[in-house]
Amino acid sequence: MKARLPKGMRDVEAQEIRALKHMLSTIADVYERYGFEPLDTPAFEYTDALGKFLPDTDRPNEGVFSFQDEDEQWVSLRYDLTAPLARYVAANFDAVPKPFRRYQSGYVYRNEKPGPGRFRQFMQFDADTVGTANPAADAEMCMLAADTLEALGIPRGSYCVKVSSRTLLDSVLDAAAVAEPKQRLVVLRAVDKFDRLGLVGVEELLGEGRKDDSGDFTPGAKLSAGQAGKIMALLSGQAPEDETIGAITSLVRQAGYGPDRIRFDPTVVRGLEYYTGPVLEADLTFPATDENGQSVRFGSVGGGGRYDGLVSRFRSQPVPATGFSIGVSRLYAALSHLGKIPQEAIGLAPVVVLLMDKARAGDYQKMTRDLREAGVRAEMYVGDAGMKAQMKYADRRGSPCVVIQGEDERVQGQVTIKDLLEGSRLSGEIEDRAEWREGRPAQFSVPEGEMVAAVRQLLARQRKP
RNA sequence: GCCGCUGUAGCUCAGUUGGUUAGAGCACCAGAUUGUGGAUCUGGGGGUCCCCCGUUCGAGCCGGGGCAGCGGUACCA
Repeated sequence: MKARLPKGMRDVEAQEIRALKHMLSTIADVYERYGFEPLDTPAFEYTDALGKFLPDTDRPNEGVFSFQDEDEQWVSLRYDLTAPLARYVAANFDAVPKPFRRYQSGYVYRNEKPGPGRFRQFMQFDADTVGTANPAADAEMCMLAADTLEALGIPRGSYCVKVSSRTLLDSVLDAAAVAEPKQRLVVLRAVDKFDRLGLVGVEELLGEGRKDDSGDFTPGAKLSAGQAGKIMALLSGQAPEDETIGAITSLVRQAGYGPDRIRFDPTVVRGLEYYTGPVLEADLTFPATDENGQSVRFGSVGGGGRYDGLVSRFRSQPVPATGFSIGVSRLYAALSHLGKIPQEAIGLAPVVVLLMDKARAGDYQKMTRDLREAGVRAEMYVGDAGMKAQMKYADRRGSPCVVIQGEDERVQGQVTIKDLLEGSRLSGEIEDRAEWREGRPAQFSVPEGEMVAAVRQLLARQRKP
């Protein structure tokens, strides 16, 4: 039996969990301050409630993970938090205040090929306003995005919230006389790739198509030169007036958000058959290098926009809605790269009380409890190995210190406290085995009654420098 | 889905024109040191050489077919 992890899944370990917890509470603080209410919904829903991805015989699991329950009804793991929100609002429509404003975080699942930094289970953090078509709600999403990134320690200038609108793109497509729906999709996809492929790449995709470095060929929109020229003009900054974008821009400017934080960008496209009005994207703009010295771009860490069609699927009247979603896992990767994971989010390893004499486990347990009652993270060694292995264990845990009471100390009514961090520092200067072992660096003894105070003092000293 | 690369110990890899018992470094465990983490030395545990078929007296190595992983690309709510 091989212990293996399903494709696209990963284990999350202690340090990351602590940092994520800290991040999530920071984000929630901002969303709460904006007046959004928390909501939680289940990890899976009936497939038809999630939207267009119904399993069919050819591709039973395209995009989503699905299975049938005992009634043979199809259920699917949620692939975002918006579709469940739509279901919730539709089901409780008369009970919720409108506009309904909620935030929610949780894992979502996508049955897609995983890639670097892309997994099949990842965390999103959403805020949405349902039940209003007012651009003020969209403007607020932009401000929320900016404020959240700053609260997480990303300095102004290192991120940018970019806004565009599907209505603007539609009017440009109309002006260019691109009528065929499929062709319009191809054009939008090409525009979306501008930040990666540049003007030349987009132009190829508007025409016959583009062959990339891997040898894969992407068919183009086959526009005429005149049509392509109109699209390219948009990318070169010649955008037509758009009423909604004008309204949003004006609102955020009056609220004090300058173009360094929120700005119009016609290349923002996002989900194609999903968004119906304004769309936004939060990008990290600072340069970074990975462990191989290669420069990497974090790019988009969040996005959103207006999706007026989603809730109305369940109802006869239109229910406009707008939202913003943060890719928490991706943002975490970026923040840890930036060194923006605060130290207090990491946590201090426990003090280890050594089990010197198995017959006295009760005494050691009492010492451990005394430490805990004083607010010190502590544990008695609960394994079976000898002292050397216990020291090694404490070292590997990253313990600040160990508490030792063997026969020698017991007779004298004392305990020995060994500072492992200081000891580790000293070990760099010692090469001789005997000197290392017999010198017993960085340890001292105190009377039993002063053990807790001495440990706390040691921890305070370690924290200071 | 498409293109490319790679599969040998937990990890990184070596393995001669095909030759008998498949190796190294790191990691892990133990001892040297019966009460002290590091360094050093010694020893130990670990393998379906990705799988199947074929060629051959003989395959980790050659041929064919699968599978898996990685990278890119496409799609992406």
